[in-house]
Amino acid sequence: MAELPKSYNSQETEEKIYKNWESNGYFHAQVNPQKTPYTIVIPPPNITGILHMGHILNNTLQDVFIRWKRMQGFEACWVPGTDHAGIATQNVVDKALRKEGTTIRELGREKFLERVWEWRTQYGGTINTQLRKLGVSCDWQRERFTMDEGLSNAVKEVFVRLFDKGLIYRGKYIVNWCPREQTALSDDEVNSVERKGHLWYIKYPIEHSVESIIVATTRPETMLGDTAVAVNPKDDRYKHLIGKNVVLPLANRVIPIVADDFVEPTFGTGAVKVTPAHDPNDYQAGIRLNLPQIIIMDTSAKMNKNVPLKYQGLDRYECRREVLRDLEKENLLVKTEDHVHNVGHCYRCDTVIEPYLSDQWFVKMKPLAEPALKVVLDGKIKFYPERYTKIYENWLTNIRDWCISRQLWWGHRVPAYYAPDGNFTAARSLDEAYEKLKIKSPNIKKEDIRQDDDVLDTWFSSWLWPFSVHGFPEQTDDLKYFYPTDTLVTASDIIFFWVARMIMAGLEFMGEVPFKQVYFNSLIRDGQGRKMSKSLGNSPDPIEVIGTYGADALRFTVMFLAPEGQDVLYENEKCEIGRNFANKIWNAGRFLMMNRDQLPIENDQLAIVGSKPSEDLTDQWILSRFNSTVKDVTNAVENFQIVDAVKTLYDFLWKDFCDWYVEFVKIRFQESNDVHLKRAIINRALKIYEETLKLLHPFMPFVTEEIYQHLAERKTGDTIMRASLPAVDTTLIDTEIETQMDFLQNVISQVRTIRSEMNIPPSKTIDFVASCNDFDKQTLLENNRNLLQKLCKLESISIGTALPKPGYSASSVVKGQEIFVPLKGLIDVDVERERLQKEIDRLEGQLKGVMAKLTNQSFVGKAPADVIEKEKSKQQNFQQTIEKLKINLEQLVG
RNA sequence: GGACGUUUAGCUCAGUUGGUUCAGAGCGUUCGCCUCACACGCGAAAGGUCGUAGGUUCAAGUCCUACAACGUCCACCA
Repeated sequence: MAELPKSYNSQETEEKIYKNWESNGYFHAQVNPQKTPYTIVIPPPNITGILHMGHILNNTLQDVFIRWKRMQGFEACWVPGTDHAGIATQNVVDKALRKEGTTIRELGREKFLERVWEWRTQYGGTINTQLRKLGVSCDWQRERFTMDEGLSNAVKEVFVRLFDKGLIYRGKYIVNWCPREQTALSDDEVNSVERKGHLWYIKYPIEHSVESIIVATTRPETMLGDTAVAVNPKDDRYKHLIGKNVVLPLANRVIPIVADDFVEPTFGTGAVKVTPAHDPNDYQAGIRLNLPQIIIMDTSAKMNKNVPLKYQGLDRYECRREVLRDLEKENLLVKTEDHVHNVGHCYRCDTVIEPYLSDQWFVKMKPLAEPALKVVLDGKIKFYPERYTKIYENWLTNIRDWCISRQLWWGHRVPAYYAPDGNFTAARSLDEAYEKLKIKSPNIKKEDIRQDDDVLDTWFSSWLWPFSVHGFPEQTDDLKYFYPTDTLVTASDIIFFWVARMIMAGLEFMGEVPFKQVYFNSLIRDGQGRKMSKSLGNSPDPIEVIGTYGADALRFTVMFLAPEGQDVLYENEKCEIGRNFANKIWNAGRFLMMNRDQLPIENDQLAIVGSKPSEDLTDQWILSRFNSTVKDVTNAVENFQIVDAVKTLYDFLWKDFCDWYVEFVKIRFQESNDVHLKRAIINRALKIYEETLKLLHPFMPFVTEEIYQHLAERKTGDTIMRASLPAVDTTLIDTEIETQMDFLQNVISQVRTIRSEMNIPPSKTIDFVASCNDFDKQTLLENNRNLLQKLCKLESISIGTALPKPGYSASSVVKGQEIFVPLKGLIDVDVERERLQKEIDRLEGQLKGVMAKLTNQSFVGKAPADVIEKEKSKQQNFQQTIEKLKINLEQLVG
């Protein structure tokens, strides 16, 4: 086989490999009664979205789980798709239209929707093309879109069901209104920004009295819509005024003074003007106190006919100036204070949000929330990290009704129908609406029925995602087989908007939880911990990163950096971790294959290994380490501890396998003249290597596949992504072997340290003396002279019991065994003295701690016997080692 | 204001039920090496009173309490 290039080239391999996987249908899952399904539904990215770093970790993790389960023999199904993203998409197209000199309204609903669909066809798939570059093994044949026909049917179906059940109602509500976009916004579409404003103190005269009451407000123009003044019932200053009326200045209306707990006596004057139609708090108070609601602005935030004539038609801010001027004239403006407060802004156009009273559709959430809370508290759905359970509980127990209507055109049109007489109903179709409305309005004509103009909140389709993608409301085979799904991987910021609602919908419409585990992945921030944002320009383009470092490198790096439940501080350069690792793996394989391929061709290839267990210590050791690794990685993945899994693999491959085992193999291979032995050595190494690649594959799919294909002649369809994960053989995990190896490695490291500290040139060979007091350790050294000799560059080796210390030698004590490196003429006595003294000091410190315990009567009296024993043996070891080091220090020169 | 989280080496983080040489890793830094897989590499070193103050315990990085700093979410005082 041809020799591999010197370093792994991700660009040359990734696309080729992905195409092969996808075109052969390896990602496709189907109903298979022989297998257990494992399902993930992707958090559908917006069609307006382009791939950003946030998607990377999220989708990498899903891919890890899917590939892992697939290699475990599950029917692994990962359903991809996109979200129609109401406002975002409408805005994008709106912008395009404006460039062309037209507007949404000019175009009209139908034409506009055509345009959006066109746009979607052209650009809506961008993100999925990009996702493929990450190597995700989504079942692209199952790709769904929240507005496609099936999902739209699901939306209608649940709307009607909820309506018929009385869980959807129409009502007035204060919504976040953007006067520029002309639509309601959900709370998450509002950015709260701290702004410097003013607090104005306004005098309201009491009716039939010379007294007055002063209120403080940040929005004086809304006084024109006041319908009460509220004070705290416990506030002695105002108790006598409760029940009286004030004459509202400028508007000259008489409004009552009322009492309510929501008033904070310490803020402002302790008296609040109440504007139920233009403030969410006042709205709530207004409901409690049964106050009228006066809407004083139109949808563009211009004052309407409910205010005195002189203010009508003014913009809210113009009106504010006028109102203040007029109040001043009438001597009713008592004072003005600077005041910093939070103001809601539209996340699209940054216009200040106007709380606006309007007709909206709502879902009653309480009946849905209760079962949804129960399944999480009962552990039927588990959250990782677990602490999100509390956050979830908190939200669900204080849940408020869900405003589901949006004044947009792009989205699922509200399937509600109105009769001319005002009756309305919800229906899956006009015909159904007609049948339903006929009952209440017998004289109705079908053509007079009007469908609601609004569309539904985008989340109203997303919350059905786990089952709508599989054909709901039809009871399809897919739905029966793949639902409930297994693991949901998402960011924690949509726990309420999406996760909680999916749980509710799953229970309500399927009678079954939508998934069993929710894994909340970390948020990606920049190197300074700031959020990634376009305006900061700190959001790297993942496609560029993949081009530079490779998809595996990016995947590995974000997993490697992502602490559980914490944010990831990411910068592009960190991808070197992943790239270097991929390259390391590549070269280990390259080296092993090079050695194998120089041997005469035989048919046994990999078969020979496994037939007979190796008696070689290094083989036994690496098998032990390998099986530990399989065990640990498996545990970590099953418990969603991905960083641990990734680090375990990294350490095993780099340290155990490359730094030590491959070095051992080199030596053994070079020493041997027996072709069969050589083949056995190299094939054993390759076998472990190949199995490790499989274990690593879910994390780094491309490089592992590429090497796998080079490792042997593969038949069509023999691909690593369809291989089985290595099974752990715990009988091969051998602590005795590992202890022996640990000793050997320590000895080698000590000699290397001496070389380094004494500035021995790497090319120079040195002598080595080991004076042992432990027969097993002595034998161990004897048996591995070859390794010592090569790895420490030794000229001569003498191993024995109680050997004398050669003059002018550097020394060290490893597990009670003394090692000497005679360095006459080379030794720097001062350096060696310092080195030994430092070690003595360190050990004496440790000894002191041990002695303190052992002389402490309460420790000896109360600690368990085995702990005391351990301390005693530590004491002995420390003392003996210190003693040896001290002697060596004294005899340094002699 | 409420809830949650974090605080360990210059940086980013591990440290599972308190007790194995427990004070660790990677990056960065320093020193030496292009050693026939890999300089995207190899070998070695320096570097920390584990946020602060108490407490529990024979024993605390680990458990409890308070405080501080930072972060996130929720609710937001008009």
